Amino acid sequence: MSRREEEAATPLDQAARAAWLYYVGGATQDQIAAEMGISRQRAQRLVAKAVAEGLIHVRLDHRVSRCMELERALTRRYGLKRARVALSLGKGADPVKAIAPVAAEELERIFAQPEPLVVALGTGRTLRAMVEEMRAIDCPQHRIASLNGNMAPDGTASAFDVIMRLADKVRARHYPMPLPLVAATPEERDLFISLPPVVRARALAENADVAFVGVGEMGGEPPLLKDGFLTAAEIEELRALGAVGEITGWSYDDSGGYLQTGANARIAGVRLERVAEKLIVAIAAGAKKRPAIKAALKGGLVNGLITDELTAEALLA
Amino acid sequence: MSRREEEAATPLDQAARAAWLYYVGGATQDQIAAEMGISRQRAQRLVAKAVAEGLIHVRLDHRVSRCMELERALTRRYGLKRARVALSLGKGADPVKAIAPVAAEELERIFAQPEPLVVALGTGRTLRAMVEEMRAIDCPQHRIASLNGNMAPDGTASAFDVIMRLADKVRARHYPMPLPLVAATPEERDLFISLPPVVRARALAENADVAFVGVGEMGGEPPLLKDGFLTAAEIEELRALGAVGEITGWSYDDSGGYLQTGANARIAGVRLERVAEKLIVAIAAGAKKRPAIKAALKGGLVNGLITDELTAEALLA
DNA sequence: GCCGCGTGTGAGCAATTGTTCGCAACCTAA
DNA sequence: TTAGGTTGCGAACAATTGCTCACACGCGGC
Repeated sequence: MSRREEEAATPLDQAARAAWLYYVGGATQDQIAAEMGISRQRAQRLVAKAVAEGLIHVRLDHRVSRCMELERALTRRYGLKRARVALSLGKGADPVKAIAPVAAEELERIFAQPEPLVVALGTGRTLRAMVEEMRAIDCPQHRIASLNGNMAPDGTASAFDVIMRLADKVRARHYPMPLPLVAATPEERDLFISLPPVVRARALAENADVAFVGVGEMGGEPPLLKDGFLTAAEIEELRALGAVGEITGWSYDDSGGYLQTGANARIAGVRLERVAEKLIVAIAAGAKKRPAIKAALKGGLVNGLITDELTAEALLA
Repeated sequence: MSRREEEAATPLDQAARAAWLYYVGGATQDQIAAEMGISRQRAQRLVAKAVAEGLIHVRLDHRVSRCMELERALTRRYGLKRARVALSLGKGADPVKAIAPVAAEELERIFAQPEPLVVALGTGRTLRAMVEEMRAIDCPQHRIASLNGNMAPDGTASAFDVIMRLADKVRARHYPMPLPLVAATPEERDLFISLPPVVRARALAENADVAFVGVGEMGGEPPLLKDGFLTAAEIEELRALGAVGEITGWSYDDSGGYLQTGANARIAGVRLERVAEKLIVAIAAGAKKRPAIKAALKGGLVNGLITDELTAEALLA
């Protein structure tokens, strides 16, 4: 059946075809090999490649009752507008894998709204994973705003660019923020945020209808340190000032109050203030992030949460 | 790790959890068994069950260039507004499996539109499979209309009820048509369609912005016969009158013109007339349906098509 | 021109998965 | 109460898959 001489198209095309036959058609790799006129191993490699490239998305269409209970409990306990709890993947696994598909679902839900919305996003691994899981839909009615820049001190843009990827998927207008996350000095920060394009971008983000943010922890190896935005000494200083977590770079203490000093004087991004008519959703899970999430909920820094079962249980304990 | 005594919840919950660990977490069945405190076989059965129950949806996020070529060619050749070509699953396989996910994607695209639309749907196996593949999204702005009733002559509602399932998934208002597909006599038909609720439902369907319909073939074992709407003799009569296919029950000939006689005098559903500002999408594939699809395209009965590679190639040959 | 070096390939093997079978528990009807 | 049927379970086995390894091919540097 090698009626496909023209098949050489692109390697990804081949991978897609193999994965299609495998997942949708339920064929074995032997059958795929026969159908496509290649060896069994090649078929296996193509399928693996399609998965690795993120061509294949698997979704679970069932709300497990245990998770729904936890969602209700979180909503009540912390007065949330919206809570989603994903099934955990076991104690050792990376919780990002579990919450990303659920977060993607929520994001899709928001983008499916008919009324034009301004959706603001932070940065970070978790948000990046969420966008990666999202399905492409055309939503020209909405706009996407950045809550913060993602340039590292060395000028490189972080690999965790959320907004461009999202804009690609939904084809909405987007407003990136060409800014470092943390400026070198408070003066530099003031200079940055007085630049006209930044002023406009910040204004849009501040007035967003919905915001999705990650939560950074201060214990262990904080994202701010790992990604080179702050030095170990600066993190130490924040810890000494009582910081337990950080949202879009802004550190806050145990009771969810933003710190007045330390690195916060140099954060160039937008600080989200809880406003009743906004929806501000934190997307975070994992034992390390628990104190940070709890403080953010207690202090009312967010009014939405997407997390996993284990974290939800801990937050309610 | 059996911290889940309450797990007994529902059997589907268990299946969902197992499938989640398997597909999203990438765990082996042994690990799932350990995590959930069950035997390896049980884990395997739960995963299989989740798949069988349609809890797991797999989607391919990549437009294969070969299919895009075919889409362009179909669009040009038949003057379509919209064409989608799914990768085929091989000559033997059921083409419905291949086109359902792609059709679901198109349906989601339509429902993601912000402007309120009236979406009309026909009935049948293919449409049913499409809706089954669709992801749930809230779209209260749209309305869903039936193009035809789906009651069999014996009064039972067919199992292929599309509209209820769809309304469930998108939470839009829907207007079913409590009507047989084919009435016993022309007089009965006239009586049916003069009933006030039917008049309203038909008016809505006739003015729909978008319609999705299946295409029934006349050769082999036509759906109309298989599902008991018509007898073998009636089909034979239609064939003798030149019928090659049928859309929402209405038979048409080789050049895509609706028949004036035969069973057409007793069809109670709406007959779609091509109107420039409407989008009427046929969802059909397979060698048996090819003449029916071709005639519908030639006659301009539809201006959109979702099919598979093999059928697309044949339609262009 | 020849030599590494990286990339891609198929063979073979180990791990994983799916299916069949016999057994036991449970329900149902005499 | 008991026979008959149904359901669910785990063991064992067969099929499928994923991984490792050795090798071939193409390409740039010497």
